[in-house]
Amino acid sequence: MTGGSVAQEGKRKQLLDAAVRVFARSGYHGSRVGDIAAEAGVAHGLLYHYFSSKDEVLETIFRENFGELLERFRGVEASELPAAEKLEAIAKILLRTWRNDPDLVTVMVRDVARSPQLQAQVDEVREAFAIVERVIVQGQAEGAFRADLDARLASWVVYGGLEEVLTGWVLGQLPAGEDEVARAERTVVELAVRGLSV
Amino acid sequence: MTGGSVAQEGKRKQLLDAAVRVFARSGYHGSRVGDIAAEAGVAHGLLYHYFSSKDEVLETIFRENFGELLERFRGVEASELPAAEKLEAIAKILLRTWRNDPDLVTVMVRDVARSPQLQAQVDEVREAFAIVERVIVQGQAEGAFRADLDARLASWVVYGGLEEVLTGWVLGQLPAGEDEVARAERTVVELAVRGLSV
Amino acid sequence: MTGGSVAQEGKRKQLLDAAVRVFARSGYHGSRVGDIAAEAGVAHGLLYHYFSSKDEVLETIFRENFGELLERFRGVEASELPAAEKLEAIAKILLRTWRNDPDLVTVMVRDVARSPQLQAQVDEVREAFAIVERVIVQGQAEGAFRADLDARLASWVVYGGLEEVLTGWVLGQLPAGEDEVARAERTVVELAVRGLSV
Amino acid sequence: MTGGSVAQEGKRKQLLDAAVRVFARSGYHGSRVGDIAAEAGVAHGLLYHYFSSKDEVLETIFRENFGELLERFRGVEASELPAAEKLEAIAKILLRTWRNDPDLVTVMVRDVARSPQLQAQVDEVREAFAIVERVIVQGQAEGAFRADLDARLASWVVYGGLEEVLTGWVLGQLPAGEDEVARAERTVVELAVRGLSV
DNA sequence: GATGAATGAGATTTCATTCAT
DNA sequence: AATGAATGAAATCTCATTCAT
Repeated sequence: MTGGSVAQEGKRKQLLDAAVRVFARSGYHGSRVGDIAAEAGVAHGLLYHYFSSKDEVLETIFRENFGELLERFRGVEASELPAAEKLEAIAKILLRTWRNDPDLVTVMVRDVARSPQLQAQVDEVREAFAIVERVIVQGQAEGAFRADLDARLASWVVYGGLEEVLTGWVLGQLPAGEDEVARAERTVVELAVRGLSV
Repeated sequence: MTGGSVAQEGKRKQLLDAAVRVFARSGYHGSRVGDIAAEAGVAHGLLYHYFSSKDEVLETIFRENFGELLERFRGVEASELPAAEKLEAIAKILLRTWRNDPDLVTVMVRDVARSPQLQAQVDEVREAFAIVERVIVQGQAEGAFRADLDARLASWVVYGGLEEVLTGWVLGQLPAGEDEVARAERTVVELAVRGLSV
Repeated sequence: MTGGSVAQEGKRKQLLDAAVRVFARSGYHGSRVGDIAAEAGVAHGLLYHYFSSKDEVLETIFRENFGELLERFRGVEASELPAAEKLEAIAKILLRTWRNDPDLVTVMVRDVARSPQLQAQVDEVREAFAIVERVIVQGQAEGAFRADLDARLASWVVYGGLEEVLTGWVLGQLPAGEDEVARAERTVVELAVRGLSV
Repeated sequence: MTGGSVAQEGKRKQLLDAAVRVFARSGYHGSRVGDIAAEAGVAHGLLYHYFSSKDEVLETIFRENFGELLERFRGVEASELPAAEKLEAIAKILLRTWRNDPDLVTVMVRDVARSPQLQAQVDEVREAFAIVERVIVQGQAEGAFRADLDARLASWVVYGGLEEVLTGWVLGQLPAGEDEVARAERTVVELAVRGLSV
């Protein structure tokens, strides 16, 4: 017996979780491989058993977490909801999912989001933007959203608004309690939907 | 005789300008002090005559340039314009920095924003947000903007929308020609103002 | 199988021994970390696995070796010998370190003694002086040594005489063969004991 | 008119005095050329107008000060005094002269005395030792000092005793008031003379 | 004489990565 | 799988010295 499934994938998961905490605390460049291993309670050589480099750890964090988010975005897009409600659903997913794990949000916003290096990442983030864009186009086709606004650009503006709120929470500069999160959802959605509406 | 205006401005300016170009090209962590000096055409030791560390170079770039931006924001706030037009003016100032100095915007968006904890940065950016927030409050007082939206939160959303557009340009994922910049101004302003309006 | 005793003792010991040789040859400031590593036959990075800095290497050399000396001084103090013989024993211990490990003595005399402010050093050397002082006081109590001399001061003078002889050997300005060492013992002890005697 | 003699040699003297203070405070290797210039209140480039290197500054400090001391030792040696009194005179010169300038003593004892590099220095210090040695030989010839002790070795022991007392004062570990200095003179002389006496 | 900007060799230290055990 | 000693490329920073003004 080699233990249950937790032990099976144990060390790899421990390392990944530790990396999120360490990156959140010190930033990617400010974190050493040894810090991650120490936080995970293993020898640092072990990290190279599971990952080929420090870089791949960050990439893995991104891939395994952003992919899930993307899946849910796709679900929203595929649904029968009107555009405005799809936008609302997306906003809620983004703001709520990440509230579950502030450290992960910190890493995503600070370290991953603007690294132009990771190609897989760029592709996946691009897809998230594309979904928002298509929802806006849908709204324009339905006659609910103004057709004279560039949907592409609008998707960036909306996404940026969402991300900045997350950043505000991450930096501790916006109140991030339960109520505030609910209010933030309304505010962003109201702003976006009314801004886009005919 | 001390040569042309470049020499006039001095090596400090040359180093700062070179640093912006080098950071824009390779990122802060991907740039070596020697690269900056080489780009400036001076010995690397000279950098330490003017700055105490590589880090201080980045901080100086931020401080000297964001400070200027902030000055202009303050000018807008102090003007007699209605809130919507103030918002428009701020958006224009911010977005036009891109065409003005793309390298600088790249560094600001990619490197400064992710930098560990430049306290000066936090303070000054906070002030920029505060200006937007006060303009929104003014609009609410004038009855032009909806009073039921949290001005604080709204300011983050608006600012985030603007910053994300800059990011799109920096990452080469949004078209960034003259026309597109003009269109982006309109789009963001329309979205924000109509989103905020009664 | 892990090889002979050199390998047994480990790289840390190798580095420390190499440092003594290198410091003796070129002086602390004239030696580079890379020289020590090369002399030890390891990569220079390894030095930082065992010590936090070049400085700590010197401090460790001092601590681990002077500590041993001090132990032996304490043994002498604790013995039942009359004061004059204790002084003689201490002188022999100190002077014989030269033939035992000339490089070590060189480093101690030339580099440690001039080092900025190794606090450990100050404390331990102080203790060595204190032992000599207590032995003198004992001699005064026994009526063998003159009571009108300040024991504290006398301990410095005696210790200084010993150290200067070591310095003469280190600088190559006093002959340092087997015979000369034996003669030096007698000379210093004669001088000190007769000088102190009633 | 270019001012009086003080102004004439003004800056050079200022630099030398400043160097003594700075070296005393931080040690030779811990002091930067810029520190010396700052302490002297001049630009650091000026140091190179008067001295060819940082090293030459230290050498100059030694030469200009130790030479004076040596002159006085020579005077004592040339006098008609008996050996014991010559020894006493030398001890007084050493302990008193240096008490006039604690910083200078600090530098001499800590930075100069054990640098095997400066050849001029080695020669002059050697001469000082030689004087003490010849005085001891004289005492032996006069029948006052024991002939069975090695005069060379004895001179080092005596000189070392003196230097160590200076070191104790420099390090602040021996009380260094007016009275203590007088007592130290007696102690050292008593020890040495009685130790050497028949 | 005097200044201080400019130079650049050189040194310490860091840390991702490898690998023998 | 797991460890952590060992490696060594690479980077920042220091500072004595030079030199144009």
